[in-house]
Amino acid sequence: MSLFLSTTISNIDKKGRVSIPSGFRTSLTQNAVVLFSSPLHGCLEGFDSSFMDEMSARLDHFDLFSEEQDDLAMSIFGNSMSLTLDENGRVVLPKALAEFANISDKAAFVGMGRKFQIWAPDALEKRQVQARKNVQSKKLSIPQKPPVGGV
Amino acid sequence: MSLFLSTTISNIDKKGRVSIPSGFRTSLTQNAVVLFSSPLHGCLEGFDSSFMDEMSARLDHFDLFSEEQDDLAMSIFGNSMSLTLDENGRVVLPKALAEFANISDKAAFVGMGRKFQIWAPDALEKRQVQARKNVQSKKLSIPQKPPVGGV
DNA sequence: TGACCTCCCATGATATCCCATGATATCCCA
DNA sequence: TGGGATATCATGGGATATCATGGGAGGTCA
Repeated sequence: MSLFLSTTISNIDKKGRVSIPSGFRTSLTQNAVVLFSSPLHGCLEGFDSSFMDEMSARLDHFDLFSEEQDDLAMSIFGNSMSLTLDENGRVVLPKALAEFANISDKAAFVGMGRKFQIWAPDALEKRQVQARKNVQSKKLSIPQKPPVGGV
Repeated sequence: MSLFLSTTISNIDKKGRVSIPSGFRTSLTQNAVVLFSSPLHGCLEGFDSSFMDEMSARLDHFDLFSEEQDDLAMSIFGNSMSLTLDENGRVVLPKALAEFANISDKAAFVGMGRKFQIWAPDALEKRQVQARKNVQSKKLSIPQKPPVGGV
């Protein structure tokens, strides 16, 4: 599986369409991308649709009517949308999502490995400064093996 | 199998008909949907009809004459109705179900992966806040491997 | 026979598909 | 390695299909 890498700023036309960076498209399997509003930041999170299938499969291990299953499924799937790319590699960005991320005419795509984020360009700049600061002050590093437990 | 995603609010006309969101229709195999009142909340649960078979299989894990099996089977299968979509993708929402969920003129459809829920719009907003809060406070996450014991 | 319900058609709004264009990047061969 | 040929990309916009919604006609049941 190829990863989402690098940062690209893409314009949004008056029909609300935005080009997915060509480098990202090769990581999208079914010519579709799943977006949802980030629970942590004022940005959007993007995944390949296969990632959602995997998420659903994992959720199946909860009792169908347990509270945990209900809380998680609603938070994750209720806020996400599957968008199909047109033949030029664009998607129409739904208004609700654009507003959430405060995106109007330009959108910044940031590759983050298995996922990517979409930001309003000015908000991204601030976030990048903060992220770098956090990495230095907290001496964050990448663990050698995946931690047990969760996503 | 495609998943139920995102949240849509749909109007109910004076004949009691409601449009199933077009994105949901592609996940419905036989132009029909199964609805029943939720055992957890004041909302309706919606499934593709093929999923009901699986639900039945899961219930078989309970002792056939246990109280739990009896309670669940009655509340699920006893209250569920299979509705056929008309050629415009609508169903007539049975009065009993609409009343149970306190739905009058508008219905909010929430995708939850393999199932979806239908809420009165104002009730859904409260529920979404609660769900998000639960996910954070209980530190819920999706297990990487199936936990022991779940149905 | 009246109330209700299901099937069917109409309509406006919107989203999707499809083609065109110029700019940029990549390729290929001398 | 230079420079022209070719492919890919981002962007625009018109034609077309799809969607949500309304309402009529005929059938059905009490």
